[in-house]
Amino acid sequence: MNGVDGVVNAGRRLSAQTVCSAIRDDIVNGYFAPGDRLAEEQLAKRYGVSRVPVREALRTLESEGFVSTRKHAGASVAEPSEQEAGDLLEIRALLEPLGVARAAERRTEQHLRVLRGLVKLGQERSEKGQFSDLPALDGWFHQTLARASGSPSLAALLIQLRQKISWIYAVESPGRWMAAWEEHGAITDAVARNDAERARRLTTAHIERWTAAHRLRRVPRIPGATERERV
Amino acid sequence: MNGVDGVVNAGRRLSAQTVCSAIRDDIVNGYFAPGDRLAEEQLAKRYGVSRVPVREALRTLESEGFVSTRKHAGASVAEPSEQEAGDLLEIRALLEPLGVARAAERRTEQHLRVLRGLVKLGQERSEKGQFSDLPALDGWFHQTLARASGSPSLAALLIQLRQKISWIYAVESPGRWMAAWEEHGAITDAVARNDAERARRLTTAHIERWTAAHRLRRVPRIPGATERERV
DNA sequence: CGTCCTGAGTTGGAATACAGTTGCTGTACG
DNA sequence: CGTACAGCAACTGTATTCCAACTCAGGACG
Repeated sequence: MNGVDGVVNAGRRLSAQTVCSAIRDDIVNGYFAPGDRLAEEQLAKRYGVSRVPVREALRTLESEGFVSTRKHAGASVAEPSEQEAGDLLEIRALLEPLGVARAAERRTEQHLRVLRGLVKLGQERSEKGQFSDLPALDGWFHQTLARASGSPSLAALLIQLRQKISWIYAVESPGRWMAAWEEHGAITDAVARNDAERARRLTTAHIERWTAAHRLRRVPRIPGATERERV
Repeated sequence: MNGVDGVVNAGRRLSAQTVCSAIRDDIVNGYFAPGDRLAEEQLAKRYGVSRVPVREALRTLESEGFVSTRKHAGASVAEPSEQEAGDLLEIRALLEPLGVARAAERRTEQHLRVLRGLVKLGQERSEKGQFSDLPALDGWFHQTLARASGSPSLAALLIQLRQKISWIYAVESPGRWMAAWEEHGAITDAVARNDAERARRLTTAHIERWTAAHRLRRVPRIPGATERERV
């Protein structure tokens, strides 16, 4: 988190929504560390907009749980406790199977095509050991699956959960990727056959094994510990 | 949804957060009907603030799912489909037991005191047939329970879910209230004894029976039907 | 009857101004 | 040397004004 500009206006005018995604990405990717202060003016400069869209973006991010604010003290990147991080995994373990079951009942042919394409890509890449693209592919797969559930609110929840989890946790064993894409294939097949129950069971198992390969990215800060300096 | 002012500045300056809650309440209580247009200027007048805080409030409400917006076409009250409404009930049925289980493990004595007080009040009121206060008491009870879970994000999710459900659904039988407060008492006892498993089971049963007494407040609009006039 | 165009009205954003808070800093005092 | 407090700078929260971009409804036109 150095000084001033970085991503500034890459041509067209950036909207509040764009700024929101940009800040979120900068948080998830670690450019802004948990606890970092997010001054409005500073963000405005960084993204080349005025304070208005920045403030709107911060409100959204606050309600999503990525930043926390105190009156007149501004916004800062949230610092999820270890407890809370664990709960996120449990919430996902409950909701993802529901979402997939709904997707099995409501998916369109279009969703199916995208899912199959992603599975094919993912299996290829994981067989060839090209691990770098896999996190993104995994994200798209589950995102598509979530949207296929037909409930905007459920989909939004799942996507948000997943983002937060990938922010807090790192995936351990690259060896899991191949198994994961096998499972993705099986889930897609069940969804294609409208077999909600099978899809649900497969997803529960998938998430369970997947979760075991997660590890916290950082040690949560102990309230009394020495605060390290930030610029 | 009549003309202009209504709730205007009741004394002190209203902040964006206050405006947000005010609009949400006006939506949940039916002052703004699903599909109603929410013009910024109009809202600004109604709550006695400028457009800036109104816009921030609308962003928050959008991310919460109470309003939907389209670029340059403004915000309007969301119109959840019947499908989505059903999914909300299912999501709650999954998350509420988890929240209560966590509450059983993490609740403080203070939480416990509040819960016991609310149970006592609720049981009194429901025995005497004073049904008018019961919805609010029920809301507080579950809200306190959610906060006792120790996870801000889980608590926020539960509270938001509950609000949305009470917006979309009406509770049918007033006869359920007495049974409900019996169940609330049992849940509180389990939470007090740190018995997470029992608390979870009791909550699952509670939610299940409770859900059966729900009914949609309005018939979701059929996309092709004749649009009724507004304003 | 359908299509295109136009204009009023609203939103999205910028720039500016200002009051109220926060939180740091430096200083006086124990 | 440590602490408490006053003062100050920085920032937030809101208001206000202005403008471009866009939507939408209604009328002109083919």
